[in-house]
Formats: sequence, structure tokens, C-alpha cells
Amino acid sequence: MVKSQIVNNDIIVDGICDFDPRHTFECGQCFRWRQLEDGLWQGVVRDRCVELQWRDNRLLIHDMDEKFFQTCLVSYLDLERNYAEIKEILSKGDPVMEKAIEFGHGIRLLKQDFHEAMLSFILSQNNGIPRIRQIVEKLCESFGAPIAYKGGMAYSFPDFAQVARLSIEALKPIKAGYRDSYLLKASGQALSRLVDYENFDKLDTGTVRTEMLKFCGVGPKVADCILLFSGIKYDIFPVDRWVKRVMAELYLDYEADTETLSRFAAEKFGKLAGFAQQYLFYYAREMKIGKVS
DNA sequence: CCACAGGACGGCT
DNA sequence: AGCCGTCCTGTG
Repeated sequence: MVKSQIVNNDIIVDGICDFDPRHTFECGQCFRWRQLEDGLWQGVVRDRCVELQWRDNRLLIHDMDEKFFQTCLVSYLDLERNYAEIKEILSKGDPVMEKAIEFGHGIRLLKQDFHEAMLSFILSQNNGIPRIRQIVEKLCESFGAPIAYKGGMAYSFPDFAQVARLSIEALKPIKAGYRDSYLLKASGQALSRLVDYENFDKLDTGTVRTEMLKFCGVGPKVADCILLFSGIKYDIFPVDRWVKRVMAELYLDYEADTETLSRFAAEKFGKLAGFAQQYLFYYAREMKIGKVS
């Protein structure tokens, strides 16, 4: 139970350490949060538009009720997890990780809705973050449910049923390119329970990963991102170009293939591999490590 | 004009 | 089972 108080219709939570919205929302795990002004962030969680501020270990969520906060946001923002402990374990005897953690000390792994994580990361393939954000926003504006709030209009992330009933032609304007058919097929597969993703937490990580590959448009990298960023599994280490480069530069001294890196991470980081990946990834991207300019 | 971007698919050996 | 051309769109 996270202790909160209500002041003027806002929720205030004191003593939130190891959190910084910039780190959390810009480390590549999500695509819908944006900074409105200094320290003020806006995003959409379920059917709510959320505005939050953080400073001096105090989290302030505007125009929020206790119920939505406790039942949705605490889990979404992963507020009950002890990140100090994770950092301590990962840093131990690892100066590289220590530096990465110092850099991205405010990262928390968001527990996003499964359909949001899945459709977002299907769209992510062969795309950079700015463009993924554009396509995701288009998808939501076009097919999500409208949400009225004081700042204007927002849109929920369309669920599998909403996407599955669309046609390719209807999806064209969001400019997802060849990924649009993946969205449709994968949503249909999810609806038909081809993959029983709602029971994933009862299965081991290896099984769940191969299950995910049944979805059209979901390969190894996208599968790992979906599982990690929807909070289903944490002993997962998504390997993409950036991770390959940062691992080569900081740990291995050569560019290893995906398989090798997965085993390396499993051995070195174990159950905390997902957290390790986020610290390393954010560090690498912000420091432009391995970037050929 | 071409290369490539947080990859995956499908048809070929 | 592994390799490799191709996929849509935007940017450099």
C-alpha cells in the first residue's frame, strides 16, 4: 500500500525515491508521455489522461482520485518495487552498471497494458523513437476512445477488438507502412485466444517467449520488449542494435550476436536482466555510445 | 539517387 | 535450420 494524501483534488505521494519522470518516460519503454513544461508530464493510462509532477521525492498527480491512483497508477508506475535494492545488487562489482545506474537513476519499469505494449512494439520495428511516437499517436487519435480533460482532448490506446475490426485501408493514414497488416493480424490472433496471454504469469519465461512468437509481426526482440514493458516477465534482456553496441563497448570488446548476449545477460543479471537492460540502454542512447556519426 | 532506422516475414537453399 | 531479399516511410 502506497500512502497518499489528497490536497485540492490532487494526489500527493511523499517519499518516492528512485524516480524521475524524464528517465522513466524517455528510456524507450513507452511512447505516449510528453513533457508539457518543466517537470510537468502528461500521458494516458487506460481511459485517463494523467498529469504528474515530481520533485524532491514528492510525486504530485493533478486532478486524480484515490481509487484510480491505488488500483491503476501504483501498479503502472511500479511504485511498490524497491529499486534501491535492485540497484545495489546490479552495481555490486560492476563499475559499468554503477555508472549507467547513476545516469538513469530515476528509471522505473512501467507496467503497461498488454495490448498497448504489443501494438506499440510491433510498430517499433525498423523505426526510430520519434517516428514510433507519431504513428502511435495517430493510431490512438484515429481509433482510440476520446477522453475529455481540462487541457483539451486525449485518446485511449485502442484495444485488440477495436483494431481487429479495422481494414488495411482504414489504417493507411497512420503511416505504419507494412506494419499495418501486422497490427490487424496480431489483434485478431489475440482476440481469438490463439495465444493465451492472460495466463502468462503462471508460465516460465522460456515458454512465454516462444508463445509470443506466434503473433504475426512479433519476432524475438519485439516479444521481449512486450513481455518486459507490460510487466509480465523481468528476467528478460531485449537485444537490439543499441544494446549490441553498448555491450560491445562496455563489456565485451567485440560485437556479439543476440544469442550470446542473451546468455551473457541471463548469467550476469539473472532475474534483474530487464532492469539492467533499461539502465544500459538509456545510458547508451543518451551518451550516444557506439553511434557512428 | 542511396543507405539506413530498437526487425520480421517468407521463400529459398 | 540458416541465409537473405523485401517490406513502408522518413531522414540524412
